[in-house]
Amino acid sequence: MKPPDVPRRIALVDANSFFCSCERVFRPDLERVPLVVLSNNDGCVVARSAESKALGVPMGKPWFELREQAKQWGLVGMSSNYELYGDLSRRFMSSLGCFVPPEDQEIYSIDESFLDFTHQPHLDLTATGHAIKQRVRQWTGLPVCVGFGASKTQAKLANHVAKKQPQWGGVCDLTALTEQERLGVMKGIEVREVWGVGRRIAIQLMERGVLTVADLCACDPKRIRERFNVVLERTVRELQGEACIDFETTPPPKQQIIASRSFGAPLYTLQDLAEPIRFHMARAAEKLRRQAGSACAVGVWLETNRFRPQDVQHSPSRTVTMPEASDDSAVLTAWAMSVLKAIYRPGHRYVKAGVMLLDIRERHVAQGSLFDALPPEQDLRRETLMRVLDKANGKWGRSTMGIGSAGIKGDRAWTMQRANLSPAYSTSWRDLREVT
DNA sequence: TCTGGGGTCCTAGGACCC
DNA sequence: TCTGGGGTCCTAGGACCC
Repeated sequence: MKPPDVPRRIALVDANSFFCSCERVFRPDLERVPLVVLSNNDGCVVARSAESKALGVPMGKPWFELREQAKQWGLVGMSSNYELYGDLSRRFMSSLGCFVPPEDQEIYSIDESFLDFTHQPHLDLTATGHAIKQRVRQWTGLPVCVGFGASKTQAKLANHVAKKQPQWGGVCDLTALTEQERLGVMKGIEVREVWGVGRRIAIQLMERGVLTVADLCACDPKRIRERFNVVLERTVRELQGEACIDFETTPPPKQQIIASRSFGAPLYTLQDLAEPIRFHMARAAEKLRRQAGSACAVGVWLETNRFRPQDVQHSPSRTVTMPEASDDSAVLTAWAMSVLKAIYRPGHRYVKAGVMLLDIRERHVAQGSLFDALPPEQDLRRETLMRVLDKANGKWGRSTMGIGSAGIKGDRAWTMQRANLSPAYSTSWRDLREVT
């Protein structure tokens, strides 16, 4: 443990336009082309390259509203390819592992990682930042920016500066600045850019005359707690250089697991809806077993299309608590089916469905019910079955094996539209690039 | 015709108990 | 007819994040 008066030196490394950059790694011809990556079903824009941002393409814009413009602009819209992004993310994260020991790296999201350099006090952070940039580029092909600060919130802010202000060359170290210089930087940034300040809070702050990051940093944390909440108080303290948000080296197990998707085409009947629900539950149960968890409650929901005023809207949802915790796909699916039957109403045009696993415990800790359903040897057989299931699906792809008719790979009316999907360059032998 | 998916934390308010 | 005060647990909803 370090004494509390040692200032922290925290880095945030963040890939630029991550999904777009991933597409470009294997498609250099897309370099300098305005590019966007679309959500599932090619629904709306979830990532934009610098060129498409310059064209004014907003985040979240539905692709069908852009398609005509796109032709004129030469804007390319790729379907999202999460296998590819996930794989490049793993490579990105492991190349960062060269700079700090494992206990000083926190993988924060698919394209961001915090690194703690507090235990390397003699390192020149700006030089380290450039080394990180170079190594990640060389090892993965991804462009990144690096920000350093005395807290996670400062590191986030520094990263924002490194990205938006070219004079920093992609690396910004706020810890190397004097108090005055730091405030100067903060004065130039709007308060809504701060990590933890969302749309709602930003409006309320601006109404009170807190317009820039420097304004927020100058606030009294106690007053902020009175007028807003403890979360914003923590943000202010972090901006002032007090590290309040802990480092999380190993991700905590999930408290809830969700699996949901919009359908490729609307569904109407109970029979049709059963298929995606089984499919989603298979994915959710797999995630549950991967973290050695056991769920006590199961939730299911359906949605009609809220953008169609001519439709009668019906978006039911329900959660049931099971008599005993389970990680068994068959058991969880059976419960999901009974919930589905209970909430389904005929005559609606459903466009999306999802399942939830809630009240998750560690598996061996989970309480059995008073009257255990299965004798121990049968329990063991179930476990073996689930292990085989996960292994087969891991090896040959999702839904190679499933419970009942979770849908066999191939023709399903409800599966995603992905018109412009890139190959699985790095995770499938079939799609491996050839160099001739 | 076509509008994403998956999480966390905090708070307020109701139910219930002593 | 009067109807205290404090505590816990749970849930729904809001706000935020990527």
